[in-house]
Amino acid sequence: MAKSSKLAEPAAEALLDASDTQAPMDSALEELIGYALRRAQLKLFQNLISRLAVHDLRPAQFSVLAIIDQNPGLMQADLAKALAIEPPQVVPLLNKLESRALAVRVRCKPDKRSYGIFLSKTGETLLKELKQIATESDLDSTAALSVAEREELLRLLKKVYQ
Amino acid sequence: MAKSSKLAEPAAEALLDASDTQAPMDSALEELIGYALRRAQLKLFQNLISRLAVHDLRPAQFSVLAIIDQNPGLMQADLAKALAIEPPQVVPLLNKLESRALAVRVRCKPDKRSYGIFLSKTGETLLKELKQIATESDLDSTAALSVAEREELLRLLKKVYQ
DNA sequence: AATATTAGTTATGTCAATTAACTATTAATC
DNA sequence: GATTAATAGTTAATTGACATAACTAATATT
Repeated sequence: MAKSSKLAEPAAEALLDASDTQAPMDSALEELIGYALRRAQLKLFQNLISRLAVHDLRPAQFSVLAIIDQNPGLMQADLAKALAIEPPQVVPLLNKLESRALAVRVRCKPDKRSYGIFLSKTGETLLKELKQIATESDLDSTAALSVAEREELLRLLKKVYQ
Repeated sequence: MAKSSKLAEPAAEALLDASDTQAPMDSALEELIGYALRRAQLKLFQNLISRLAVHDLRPAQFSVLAIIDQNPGLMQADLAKALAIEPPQVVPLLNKLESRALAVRVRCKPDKRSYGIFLSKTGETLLKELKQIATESDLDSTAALSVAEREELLRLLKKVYQ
């Protein structure tokens, strides 16, 4: 399997400070898109993390809910693949969501080894709210951009990763 | 101290697969800049990681060299702040660079508790090469963009994080 | 029916990163 | 000017993410 670059939890690999400090400046890195991407991404991520924390959720859990919503009945292996994480990691993630009655595992009739995963009504409702929160977070973090610039940025980013 | 969102090592916090798989699609997340940023950032980061691996270096070490180069004689506390990591993490980082004779710690005359950190001649030479590598990596990862688009992307990203 | 494969889980080991505790030097206060 | 407080760097210990391997149950293969 590939080195697996998941879009999950922590975000380290020191490149440079994202927040405060008028401390040492780099400038060697300033012209690298990868560096700018990292700083911008960290900023948005931190904002989202703090907003989701109100609901005692992490970005990973939010994305799981979104994926289930978009793919109702999918199996855990699919989920692992979509998240680019290993199957064992899916277990505690789903356990948590299930314990909070946001998602359910339903035994498959044809293949009793696997589960179909679905959102509960509560999960669907919460997800709607989370989407709004995420959108607000996005706007807040990119407040320095005009609407047109925001659209252009999204377009360029998609072009890069697609 | 702030929650500290360093630009260091791992990059998890599952949002969605960046690489292969025509598996489950999200689309709920597709319009979020934060999501696009994450995927793009991960793509560029992976590329850089594999290129630096040739020199047995990680992005964090590269950025340390760049910061020292830009701020010769800085102290470890400054370095920690610039990297948005905790002082204890600086120690093994510098130990490694020093053992490879890329950087040196020099005791301060006025304050014998602290060190001034400098690049060695070898470190300076290597850094020049690393900058080229990072630039190539950048271009490679954003090959889908035109020159103008690349400049625009960098401009927008700076506007976001600055 | 015997064997191999697959879905999910549990268990184990590794490694990064934060926190706390320690050493030495310097600064502050009485 | 001696005692106390603060600072730079280090070491130690804890936590937590993540991967790998081992296990259980069910299905598929021969």
